[in-house]
Amino acid sequence: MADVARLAGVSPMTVSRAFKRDSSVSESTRETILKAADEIGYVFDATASNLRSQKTDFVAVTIPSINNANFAETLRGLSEGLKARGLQTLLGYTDYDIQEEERLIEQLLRRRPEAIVVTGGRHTPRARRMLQNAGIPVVETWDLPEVPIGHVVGFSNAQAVRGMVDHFVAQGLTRIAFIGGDADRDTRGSDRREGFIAAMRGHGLDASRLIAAGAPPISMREGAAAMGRLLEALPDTQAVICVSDLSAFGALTECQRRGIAVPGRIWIAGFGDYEIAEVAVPSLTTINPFPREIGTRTAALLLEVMDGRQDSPARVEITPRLLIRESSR
Amino acid sequence: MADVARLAGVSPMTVSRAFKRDSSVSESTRETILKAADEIGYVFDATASNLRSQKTDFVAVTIPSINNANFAETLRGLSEGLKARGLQTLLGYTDYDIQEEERLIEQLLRRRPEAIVVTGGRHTPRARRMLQNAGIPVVETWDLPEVPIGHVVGFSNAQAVRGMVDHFVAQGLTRIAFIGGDADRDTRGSDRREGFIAAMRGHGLDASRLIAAGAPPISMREGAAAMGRLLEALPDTQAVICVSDLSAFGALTECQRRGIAVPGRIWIAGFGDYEIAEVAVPSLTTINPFPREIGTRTAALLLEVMDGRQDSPARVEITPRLLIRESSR
DNA sequence: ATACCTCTTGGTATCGCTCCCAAAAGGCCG
DNA sequence: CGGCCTTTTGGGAGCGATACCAAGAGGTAT
Repeated sequence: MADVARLAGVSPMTVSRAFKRDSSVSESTRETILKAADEIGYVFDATASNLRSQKTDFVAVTIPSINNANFAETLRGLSEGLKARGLQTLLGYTDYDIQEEERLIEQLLRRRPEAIVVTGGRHTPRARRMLQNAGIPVVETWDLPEVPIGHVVGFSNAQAVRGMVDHFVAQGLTRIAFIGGDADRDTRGSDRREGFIAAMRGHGLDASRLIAAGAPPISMREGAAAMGRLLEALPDTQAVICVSDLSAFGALTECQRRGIAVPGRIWIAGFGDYEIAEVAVPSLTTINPFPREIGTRTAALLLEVMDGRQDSPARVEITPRLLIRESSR
Repeated sequence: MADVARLAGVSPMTVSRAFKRDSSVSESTRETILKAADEIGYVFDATASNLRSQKTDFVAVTIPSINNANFAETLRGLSEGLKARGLQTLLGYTDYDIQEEERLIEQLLRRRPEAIVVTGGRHTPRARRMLQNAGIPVVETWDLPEVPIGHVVGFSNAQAVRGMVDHFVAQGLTRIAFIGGDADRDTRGSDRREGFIAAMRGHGLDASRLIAAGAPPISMREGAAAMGRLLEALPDTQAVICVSDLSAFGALTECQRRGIAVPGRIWIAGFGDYEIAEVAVPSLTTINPFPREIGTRTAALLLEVMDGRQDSPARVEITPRLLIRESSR
């Protein structure tokens, strides 16, 4: 910066100002400075700037996976909302693992974000403590944790699945199965399974048709394999609710390979309203959790909180929508 | 850090060392310090550390989209390879837009990464200049640019599609179409289209059956719509090569909805070997570009270069594999 | 012509950590 | 017990930007 100042014939302080948006530098001076900077290939050093100003202008975000259309939509809504205020997004992914999440959160907090958004409401004790003590706004998304750390923008996975069960039961089906991952690695996935069990019991139905398909998130292939096992173990099953559209599609293909009619012989539903649910033949009944809206609402909430508004809601609840498609009618 | 030092009864310098891996602090002192730090909720400040040491221990990576299984695999291979050496990955996505890429590269370089990995070989002139002048290793991936900036780990999209055309022609097909995006936003996509045209001409065949399906990356829905238009405009088409497996799957579903046999009446192929290509019924002929390997090879190359090895290859070429599946036999 | 205001520019100290150098502490030997 | 080595600890300066304060330049009103 000193070099640029020398070349432009001004003080370093003025160069510093020229690189900020709304600072008091005459337009001609700014142009001279930016040209000089470009000439010697100067690149602004955000590290030093952040240290001195104690501001970083970015928000840390953790998502379980970088290969998921739903989380991508949430991130898009979030980062667009933040960009409008000059805030950047610093992204990390946890691989659906709360141990990995703990490591990631620590790394992110070391960079002193202005706020942090995490996906999910279950964390290691140390991660919770770090978030609580960080002294910045915290938003948990895609969930409605019972004891939130800070703010929440999410929905009830269990309740959404209940709506799906109700739909099947209303159609007169009783032998309904659930395909999901094993273990509780993906907490949203296990919440959905719990919701399934509770809803079935609420209807006085057998809730034991549970197929564990592997480590979450389960893939199309795993969905197909699980459907194969289900068809062999419990051939009288009438309907299957899958933890995600991807596994539901896998289940559908397994039926197709075996010549089993969907719908007709078996009904299938997924979760997430991924593109494939609409495009598949037959199209898949699913639940749209409005991932984009989770992102935009989170961004709006964060901007409010960072502006110091005291009356911001602690909890924003999104209502997922059940989409009945060809695979269940 | 001074507070931690006071509480632990040591100097700040010793606290600093306790937070590093291989520094000379006695194990007992380190424990005392870490306990003290935990007690007062101290979080290490990476900003100050980076500034003073002029090291950041992270590598910047740009990918076109955070919702793509192929790029996710490359990123996974890359970040695992780097993690082994204590390097973190700082991720940004460009939305397939080289203007956005330019902005992103500038933001990333401001944080002083130790190296930068970009997806693709086409950039704005200013982005090229910034990369050249950054004074750090640069790797372009997923492409084989004619004039690379630094190192390259990629493959020829055009040549890969040529192999696909050869396969169809060898089966006696001549009326072959290509479904892709419009414009050159996604350079890998347009390279594939160019490869298709060149290969068809090389066989003396008509290369004009080109369907533009919208802004890249094109979706399943857009693939389906494009197939609809193709079937109406050029009903005698025998085979369709799609720019990606997702659009190929969309095209397949459109045929299924219209009762057109795949294969039989029409052959379909995609690109990328996404999971859906294997699971779909019929499974889709596609090309596996070994995205994971692109990532691991990039990581290995970077570690070599950062160790100061002079004999590292400037260019690592990956050979994609053609996978003949049910949709074309 | 002077007072007064706004707009633009400059100088100094400092953000929190670590490099570099120096020195104390501990261990081993004759 | 002193000498010599290795291991562990401490002190001062500085990384590259900006907050804060101060002052010069230019314009307007009286």
